Amino acid sequence: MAKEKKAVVDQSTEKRILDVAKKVFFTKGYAGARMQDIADEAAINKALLHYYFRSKDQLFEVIFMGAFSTFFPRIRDIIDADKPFTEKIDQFTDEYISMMMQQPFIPMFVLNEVHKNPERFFHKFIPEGKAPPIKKLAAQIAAEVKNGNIKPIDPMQLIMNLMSLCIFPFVSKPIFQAFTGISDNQLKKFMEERKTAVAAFIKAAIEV
Amino acid sequence: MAKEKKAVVDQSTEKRILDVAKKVFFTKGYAGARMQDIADEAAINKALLHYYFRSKDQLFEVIFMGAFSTFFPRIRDIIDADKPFTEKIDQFTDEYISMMMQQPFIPMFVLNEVHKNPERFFHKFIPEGKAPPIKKLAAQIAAEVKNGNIKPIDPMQLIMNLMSLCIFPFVSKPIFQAFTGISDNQLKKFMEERKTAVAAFIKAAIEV
DNA sequence: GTCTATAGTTAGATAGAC
DNA sequence: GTCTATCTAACTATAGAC
Repeated sequence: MAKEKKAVVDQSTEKRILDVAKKVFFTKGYAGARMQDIADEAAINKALLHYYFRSKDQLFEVIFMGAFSTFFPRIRDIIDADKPFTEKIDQFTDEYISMMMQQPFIPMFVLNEVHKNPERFFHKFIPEGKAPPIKKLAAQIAAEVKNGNIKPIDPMQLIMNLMSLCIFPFVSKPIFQAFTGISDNQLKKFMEERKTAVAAFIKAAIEV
Repeated sequence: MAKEKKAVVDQSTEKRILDVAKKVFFTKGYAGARMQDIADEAAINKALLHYYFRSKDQLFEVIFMGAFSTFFPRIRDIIDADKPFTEKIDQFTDEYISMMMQQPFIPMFVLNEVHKNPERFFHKFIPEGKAPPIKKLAAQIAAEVKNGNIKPIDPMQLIMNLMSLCIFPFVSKPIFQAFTGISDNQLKKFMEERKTAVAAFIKAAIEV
């Protein structure tokens, strides 16, 4: 019960480690990250890192779980909401792109780490029912197609399109900038416009 | 001039190394790949690896260049062709998705390695004019908008949409399968359908 | 909680025999 | 060209003092 002997002014050591670890893992990935780098940037030594998190694996686990939760946050809420699909598109693109603009490293980090180690991901999330209710969303799309609200389309293809249009720009950022030569500021504006541009694009494609 | 003393039946050692290195780098990335793994799978020892390629960096360089060339192959040809944009969409989606179905590891590999080390990429490709002529394509789109062939849209947003819809499914593959539970065979069918589905989706979104 | 010092392992790379 | 043996450096992790 008697905790925090440190001044409250600066972050606790644990919080500082987590912040730095996030930064290092996000930019270098699990395989490229070094405990020494994390210790250095947190202004401590490696021993203390292990004192707090035992191993690189366990520290990574904490960071990955956090990133994953951020990457698939309110999706469930949006999907579960009682709204027509076109309204969900607006909400989804806006919220999702906003989130990634604030944490632009998360998409590549999560996608890449899952890609490199699918088993860990599979066993961890699927059994616990943490997967977003994609089939429920597909059912709603199918229903709206049937009712003539939107053009005939394979629901899964449409969902994949929605995800692709929102997420891919953040994954391809460096190549896009290299090819087009646009600055960070221009890219920010581009992403800002994209919040509504993606929604408009999708709605134009499926409107009857 | 007097080369290949080996039987022609089996691959040359160099070719075998390259094949194995491609596989290892593609699945584990630069940081996660081990020279020992490559040597083992190629049934040689590390010394011979260095005899052929001097260093891990140089071996990686060869693999990366090859992957990158495959990732941005005939884009230039398609863009340069004298066709209306809608026809280019058909050709692009079909050819591009076909290529990635044959080499599904390439998108994540290239995107991730560039993401982790943008400088190397920047300095290598941009000055040499190897970047696809994206601005030329944007100009064509702008012209077709002006002529009333397609709906008003920011050309760069449209190009980003096209790339996103083609590439992202290959980057998100493991998560998509985990969430939906679809099999490899079903996914293959999904991608096959996607060749035309993406083109149809885009054309529906921009048709006047 | 935090440190120094170091153990134990593995990585990339080279020397030198064949 | 191919191997064994080895070097050196870097990595994760732990022991033990304070």
